[in-house]
Amino acid sequence: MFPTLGGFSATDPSMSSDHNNRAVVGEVDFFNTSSSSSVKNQTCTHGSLSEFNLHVNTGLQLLTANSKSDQSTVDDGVSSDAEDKRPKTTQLVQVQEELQRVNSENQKLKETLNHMRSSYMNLQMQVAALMQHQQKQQVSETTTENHEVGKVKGDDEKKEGGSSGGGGMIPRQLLDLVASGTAEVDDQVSNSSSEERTRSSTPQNHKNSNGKMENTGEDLESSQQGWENPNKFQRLNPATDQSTAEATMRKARVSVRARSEAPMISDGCQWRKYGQKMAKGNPCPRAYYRCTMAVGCPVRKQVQRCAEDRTILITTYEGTHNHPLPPAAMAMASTTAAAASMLLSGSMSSADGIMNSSMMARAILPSSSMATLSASAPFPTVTLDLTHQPNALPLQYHQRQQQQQQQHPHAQLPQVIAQALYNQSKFSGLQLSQDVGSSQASRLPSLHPNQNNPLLADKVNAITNDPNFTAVVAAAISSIIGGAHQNNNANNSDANPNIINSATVGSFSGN
DNA sequence: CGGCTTTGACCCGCGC
DNA sequence: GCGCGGGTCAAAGCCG
Repeated sequence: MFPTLGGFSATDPSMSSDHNNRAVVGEVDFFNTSSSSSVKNQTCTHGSLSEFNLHVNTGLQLLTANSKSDQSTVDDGVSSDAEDKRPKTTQLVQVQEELQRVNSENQKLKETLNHMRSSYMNLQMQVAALMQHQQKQQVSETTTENHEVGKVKGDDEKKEGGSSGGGGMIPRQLLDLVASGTAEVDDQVSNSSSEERTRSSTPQNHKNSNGKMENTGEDLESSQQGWENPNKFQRLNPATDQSTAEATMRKARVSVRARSEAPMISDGCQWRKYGQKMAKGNPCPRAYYRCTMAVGCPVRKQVQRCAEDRTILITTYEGTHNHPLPPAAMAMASTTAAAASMLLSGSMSSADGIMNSSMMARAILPSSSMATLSASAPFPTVTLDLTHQPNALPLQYHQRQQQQQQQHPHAQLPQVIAQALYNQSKFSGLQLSQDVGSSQASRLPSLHPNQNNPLLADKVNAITNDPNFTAVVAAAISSIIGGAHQNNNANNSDANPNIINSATVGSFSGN
């Protein structure tokens, strides 16, 4: 997949050398696919936020352990000198107080996570209710409306996620939810009800001679048309903001630059090559692939070597999968979906959408030179540059890639994504929550430790600066972003992974 | 034989 | 209107 970063390990000296981490959360190999407790597994399987919580706990517990070791040192000193007993005892008390504070912080973190969880539950229930309402509405319209009149209109409705039928608020909210980049919601919609939507939307379905609903092919075409030919799509929907937004969504692209000798990076999906062209200004041909994991999946990708450095493979993804994805493909799909919706953030009217998108934008592009946004290109494009990762890609990378390719032929891309997120989150983990807004910040007191106790701040900073902790955060973000392609498919032991994964989104969006 | 790749043709938008 | 470039189609060939 991605260029297989192949098991990046938090214990890798190349990765940990620049961090003086104390709370060694990182004996865990966060990027090793075989690690059952790894964050990467979270990323791939969209493991739960509770796991994330667990890791936070682990970090704090380790901190606690460290503090206890300090304590034992103190004890030794006490035994050697009775005169020092009082000061040492005082120190001990202080350390214990610190521990209590840390524990309380831990509790607050848990509460915050629970709050996020419940918020998302509410959101999801609302979405489900809205979806049901929408479907009922569509069915009733289908049976009562004049087909001739409804043809064009219904076409628009379908393309807008069936959002204009009853007009008004509910469909709009739905659209906002979908467009806001919760790849999760998006995929829930397409996974769970795309078939029903197809069946229930009158215009593209015509009864055949047997009176049976028949997919004329136009249906499928129209569902893809925006991808295959955005211009056609726009012609059919000349005026509405929503359709424009959706068209933009469909045009949004995520470009990944990575060093790879292989002709194509393995990203966990199945692709079929459908074309190759010589692009202007590049001696290397550009190959066009489409996803073949499901019939009608609109996702395309272009693969081309960089003209300047032919060891760099540029893979450009476009679209969102309309089918369940294997865990190995989740990270990429999530990233592309999030990036696409991020690009849409400017055109969305919903405050939630903006909030979610900007949050995801930070998750993907947290003030890093690794990732760039290009709105000037024909298609708005996010570029993830994985070629500059220190100590990551060149030799070790290829070796690991080969090793992992043999063991897990499709398990590498998420690691790259996780790695990118990890690198980018190194300097932004806390900023993310701070940027969320004062209302949210007030619910996340533990993320602002500096104002309270300098000692505690040091301890907490020790954790939050730990690369492994940030990796956990990155993975959690990744899970949040993409959480739910596989809600029902992910092999996840968590009781309700989707809810947990998206909890933060719901919470951050003010619910 | 089915699925995939290759490759020339075709379509479309855009700039001049 | 024309040419160019990007993107897609689809027939032919290849491969397991």
